[in-house]
Amino acid sequence: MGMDKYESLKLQNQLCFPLYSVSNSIIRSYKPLLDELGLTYTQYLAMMALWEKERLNEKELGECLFLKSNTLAPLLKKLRAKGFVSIQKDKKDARNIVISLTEEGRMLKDKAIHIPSSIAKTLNISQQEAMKLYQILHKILEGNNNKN
Amino acid sequence: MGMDKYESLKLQNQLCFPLYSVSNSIIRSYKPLLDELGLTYTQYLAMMALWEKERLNEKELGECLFLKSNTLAPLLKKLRAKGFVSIQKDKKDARNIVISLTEEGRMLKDKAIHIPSSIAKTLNISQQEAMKLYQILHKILEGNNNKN
DNA sequence: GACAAATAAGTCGCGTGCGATATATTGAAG
DNA sequence: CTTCAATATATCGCACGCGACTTATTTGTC
Repeated sequence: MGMDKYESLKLQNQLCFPLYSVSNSIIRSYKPLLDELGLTYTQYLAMMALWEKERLNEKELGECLFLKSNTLAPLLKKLRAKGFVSIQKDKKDARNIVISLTEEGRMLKDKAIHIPSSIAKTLNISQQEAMKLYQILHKILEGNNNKN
Repeated sequence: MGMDKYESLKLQNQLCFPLYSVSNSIIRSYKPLLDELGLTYTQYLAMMALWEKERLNEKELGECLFLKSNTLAPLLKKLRAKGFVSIQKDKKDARNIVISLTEEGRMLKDKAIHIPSSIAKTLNISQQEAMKLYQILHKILEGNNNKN
């Protein structure tokens, strides 16, 4: 039973594959909820960072979201086009930009407030499993961030 | 301590966000390994399915990978262009295509055999945690597939 | 047999992710 | 004061994912 040398290459023995599938699947289930706010999932993450901090530069936002300029720059342009953030040069250091919430962006927070519980319901796992999952994922994240 | 009504919208209270970040991060660490084989991560998943089954149609592959035609069709074209798979119409039912490994595609399996253990090392979690993670992810996947 | 419904695969457009590279600005060393 | 390395942001090109739609083929019904 399963003693061939290719065992480790079978789909059902992969760990990253279900991770990738679950991630895709959950982002898919966010979509109808986020459509009502006019946000994509990644834009929603950026807004969550701003709802907490109000003002960030791109590097700080990237550290929050584990994303870099090549993803964030176009994304921020779209958030600005939608009127949710404003972007200015930092006067202290003109290499930086200051990303801040507009009034409209700030108000979006109230329209989003029901989303986390809606998503939680679709997950079909116990509170304990959710906690354990959270722990393991953060352990992996910490391990990987040292390398980059 | 955290009694405001927006608590659930904080980044550090999200479960999907670390899932998404870890998935991105692991796929990133696959890249140098897969570059040597000339595959992307999703192409690697498709090859794993074929290394197990040898012959599949697009629908069956989609069920293995939780992906649909709009993702698979262009991906299969690329695998064919690289010479790893061949694609023919099914004579029994011309709506289907038959995806099968070429000799080159079959040989790629031996070049891939070291990849799973290389990735496992980068994860920095115990065998027990990996098992638990695997279980929880599959539980979520099963819950979500009923809906679609 | 004709024809509508179902099914499989393909196409289109958009928004990521990301490696590689370019540009602009600042800091540091001589 | 200059020049060169470091830093922050932006751009480019490619490959996904995926909702929406189209095309080709088969099946079921009369």
